[in-house]
Amino acid sequence: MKNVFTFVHMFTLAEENYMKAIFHLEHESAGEVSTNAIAESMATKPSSVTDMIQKLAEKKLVVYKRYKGAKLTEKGKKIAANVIRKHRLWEVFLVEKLNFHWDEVHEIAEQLEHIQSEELITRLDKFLGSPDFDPHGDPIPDKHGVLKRTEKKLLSEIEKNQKGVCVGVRESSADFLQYLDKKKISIGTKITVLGKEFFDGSMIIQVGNQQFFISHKIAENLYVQTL
Amino acid sequence: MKNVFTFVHMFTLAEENYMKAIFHLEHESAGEVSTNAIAESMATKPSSVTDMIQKLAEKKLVVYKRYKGAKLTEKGKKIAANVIRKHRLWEVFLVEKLNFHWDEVHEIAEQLEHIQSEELITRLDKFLGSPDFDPHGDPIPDKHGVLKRTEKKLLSEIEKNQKGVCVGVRESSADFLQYLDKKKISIGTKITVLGKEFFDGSMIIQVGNQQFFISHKIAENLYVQTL
DNA sequence: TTTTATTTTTAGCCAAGGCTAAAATAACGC
DNA sequence: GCGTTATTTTAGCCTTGGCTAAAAATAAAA
Ligand SMILES: [Mn+2]
Ligand SMILES: [Mn+2]
Ligand SMILES: [Mn+2]
Ligand SMILES: [Mn+2]
Repeated sequence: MKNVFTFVHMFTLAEENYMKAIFHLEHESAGEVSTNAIAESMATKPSSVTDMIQKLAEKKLVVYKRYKGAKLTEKGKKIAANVIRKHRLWEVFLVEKLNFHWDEVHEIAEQLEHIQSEELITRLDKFLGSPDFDPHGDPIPDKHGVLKRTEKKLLSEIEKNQKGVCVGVRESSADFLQYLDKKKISIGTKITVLGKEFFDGSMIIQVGNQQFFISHKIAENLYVQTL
Repeated sequence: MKNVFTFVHMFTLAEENYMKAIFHLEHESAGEVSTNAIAESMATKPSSVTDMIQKLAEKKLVVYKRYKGAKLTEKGKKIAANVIRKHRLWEVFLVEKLNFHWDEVHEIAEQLEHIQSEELITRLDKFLGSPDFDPHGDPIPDKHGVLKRTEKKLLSEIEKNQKGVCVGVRESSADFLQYLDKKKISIGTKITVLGKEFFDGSMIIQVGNQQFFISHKIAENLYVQTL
């Protein structure tokens, strides 16, 4: 049901990116998001951030009190979730249909997520079989912006002799993803913790019939579901 | 062979759109393209056009002499052709894979044509089976920007009792395309000219087992290849 | 409770890409 | 050839979204 008379508010690329960044930061640690945190996550300057969140506040997309940081309104949250939905659906497309590797898709999806067309996303979603997760194991919000939360743990939180199946990555830099490839770890891979060093959090794990050492840095960037 | 050290010049959305518009206008009528023509085709003001073509001239993308209009350089031509290549490949994707109708895809392709990634287009092209034409019958430039020219005529140029097969549309407004649908005319449809009125250029044509009247306005917007 | 350090905001500047109004140039009609 | 008209350019202004430097507010230390 396409309604030509419904004026669909458009947002600029910059506005969408700010809302998305705030959305992610709110999920990392509850409460208001600081100006500095936004600036860092967007590789921009705090003064630029102040400027933009003031504009977003005027448009009722965030609530903002001077020196207190910003928080998305319901409307802002919906818009951000929709941008993330688009990002992740396009990532699925790039991997599943165009055979890109999971470490190559993020930059392209950063551009594709801003394409404006409800209908396009509806059809893309259908074409892809309405996937629930993107190639990095991140959940895809539904068309109302609702994210189903799954109970997943960081591999670093798992105890010796426990097993888990890899369900996602916390970081998705190409470097990290390529490391995982080299170790034959991908979404769905079963991992057993054979040993854990208290001093530095490093582990010995079993993947398939290989056993090897991983640092804490690796373990705290891999999400697993315990079995 | 991806070469990370080759700096790929990026152009802004506005620059790409100007080059594309000039490219199309050059093909409509040879020689320099006038400021006013560009302004009209882009729904902008002549003063804005002058501004931009001066910038494009500095970047050696067009040659420009005051009051003499603009003409793309080889480099400019290549960039424009590549944008058009992307536009038309995305239109094929939208119609062939997402089942959009041919009158719905242009606006979305206007956005998608600016996505920056060589690799993406290489893979998209392959995914689509390296099509030669877009859903409106327009040829898709190859990766070097070369357009294969086909000999096609406007239906209005065809004489009484000649037959032709529809190979494209000169206009692709939704209104016109929807008219063609209603008349069951699409790319590949065989059309026979049964009668032609000299006074106003209107025609009686046969399409399938239907015979009907069309105005000159219709006939001069349909490309056919005579049989 | 001061002093100091950190965070955040303000003020002022810049480039891109629009616009309008006015000036300059070219083209046309006689 | 000359005045009129149309086209094109310039000048000056605006908005968006950046930036730096300085000021203000808050937080941490002493
Ligand atoms: Mn991503
Ligand atoms: Mn992802
Ligand atoms: Mn088109
Ligand atoms: Mn087309």
